[in-house]
Amino acid sequence: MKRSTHTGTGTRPAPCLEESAFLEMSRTTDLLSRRVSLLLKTEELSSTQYNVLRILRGVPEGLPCGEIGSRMITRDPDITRLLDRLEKRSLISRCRETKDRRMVMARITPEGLQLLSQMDEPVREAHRAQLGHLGRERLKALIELLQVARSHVG
Amino acid sequence: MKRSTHTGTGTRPAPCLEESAFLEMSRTTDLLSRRVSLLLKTEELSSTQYNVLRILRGVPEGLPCGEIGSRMITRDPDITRLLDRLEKRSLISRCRETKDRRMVMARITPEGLQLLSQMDEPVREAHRAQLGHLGRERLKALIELLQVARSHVG
DNA sequence: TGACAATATTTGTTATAACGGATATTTTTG
DNA sequence: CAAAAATATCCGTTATAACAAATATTGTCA
Repeated sequence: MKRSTHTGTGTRPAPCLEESAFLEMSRTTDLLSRRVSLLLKTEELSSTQYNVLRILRGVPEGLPCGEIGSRMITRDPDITRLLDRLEKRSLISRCRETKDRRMVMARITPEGLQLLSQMDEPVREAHRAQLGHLGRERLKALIELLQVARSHVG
Repeated sequence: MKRSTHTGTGTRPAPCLEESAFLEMSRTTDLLSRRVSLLLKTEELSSTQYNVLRILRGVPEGLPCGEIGSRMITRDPDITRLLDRLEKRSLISRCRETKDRRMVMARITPEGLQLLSQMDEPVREAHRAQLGHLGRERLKALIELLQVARSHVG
């Protein structure tokens, strides 16, 4: 005998596709991330730090700290300390904006760029090794589904 | 004109679908997790703790600590402390196995079960609100793609 | 000008993940 | 029985995320 749902409303099937999708996504992301984390550890970078560096690589003219914070949904004081650590290692630099002197722009340095580019191939190779078996079509389908999923959330 | 790959081998296109898939997955998981995290914070649970409780709910007869550790890819001493915290709150209990007295079985307690079941609806509701717009077909497609992705990795 | 808003910082706290090393306790095995 | 392996624990360390509160500094606006 099947277990009943015990919630009388009864329109949806028991296990809830949305929840399954979330769980699958979490598990898969977690599994795939481990390998990247190993690469990061080699360079003594946390994944948050790596994330910031990649964001900044995309915006060579720099970003104000608050903008970085809102992209990562992290509070200002925490961003400050995060940038402190990166600046101490000369991976980013900060300088006060002349137009609005309240703002401090963070830029990736040549060292930072070099570190990133040196990791690009290994990281990419890890992803290929882990996901390559899916093939072009399924990868494209997956990417699109994820984009659609996210587009209706934030 | 297309961008060239600058790596002579030339079979794959420049931006690397595998990496894009990973990035999309990370971003989406991250975004969706935030909402669940808010619910967890209400109950003062870390997501790791929540994870353990859900694992244990799936195995009411209990699991040896090492088994939990290997499922979460966490080292034994860290599992011990994690379980300590949960036991202190009476959400799990531990007892030494009689057959092989080296092993300690961790079980979820009635309190733990109650806490989980009290969170089930809100968590599920959060996922429905965030992913429901995809609809049955796309959710099923997404789930299957993720399963396939993971099945060839570990 | 003076009140207020915006931006970043400093400081302090807490919880935890992650790692290393050492120590019981028990089982297995030679 | 003695040595080795398996299991979990204890202890200590470090880095960091997350949160709170206070403090410049600068810009905006009435």
